[in-house]
Amino acid sequence: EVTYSLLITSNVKQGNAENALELYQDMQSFDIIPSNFTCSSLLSLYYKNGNYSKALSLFSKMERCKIPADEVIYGLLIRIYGKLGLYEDAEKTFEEAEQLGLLSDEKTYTTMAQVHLMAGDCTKALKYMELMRSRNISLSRFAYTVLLKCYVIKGDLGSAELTFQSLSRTGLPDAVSCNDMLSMYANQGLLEKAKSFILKIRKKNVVFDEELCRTVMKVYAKEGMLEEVDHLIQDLIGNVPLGN
RNA sequence: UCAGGAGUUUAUGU
Repeated sequence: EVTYSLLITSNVKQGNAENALELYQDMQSFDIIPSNFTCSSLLSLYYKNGNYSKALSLFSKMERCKIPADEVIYGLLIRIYGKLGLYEDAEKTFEEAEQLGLLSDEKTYTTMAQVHLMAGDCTKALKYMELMRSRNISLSRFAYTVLLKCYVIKGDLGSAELTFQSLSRTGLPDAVSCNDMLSMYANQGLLEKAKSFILKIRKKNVVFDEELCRTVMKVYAKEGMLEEVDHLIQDLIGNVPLGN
């Protein structure tokens, strides 16, 4: 099992879905019972590929075979229910994990928050972030990005800015969060703020990605700053893998 | 087995 587990996990990580599934087939033909680690890798593979029904059937198989579900598995299950729009099932799963004392990881809370964000329900999402805080689970960088997203969707500028500051305190802000902030400014018509934000992040040498470039250009275009757009493109050629 | 789960979402335009 250990060997298969290792192989499957590394194949999933590298995106070799076919290899991973083949290995799993092998395991089954040898009647080797997969560990929860193997199952989580497979579940995440199904999740990524949108094979939610396979994911669910693997989960029921786990129950049948008495493979214990751990916190990671619960997290995945919550995510899968979220993708299927089964928010109540997602919440029930969360509560079940709670009952079993499987809520020690920050990721599980952020997962639940993200599921609600998918549905655009930032109030519920924030509830889980609060719950996490109330239990003294410290926020990782990633948790800050999720929290930021909550406020951006909510349109709560002040809280978003504070969260962005907290995020920045832990290191260079990432392109996705910068894009969230910038889009927020742009959508609210706060173009001056948007422009100074762009200057700020460029000064900090934030690593731009394609989406962020797009938003920056959109702001410049709205302001008629065509030369800036030119400069930006010049600067970024070679730095960013531009698709188009 | 220092082993497994995470965020921009289908654009733009008059």
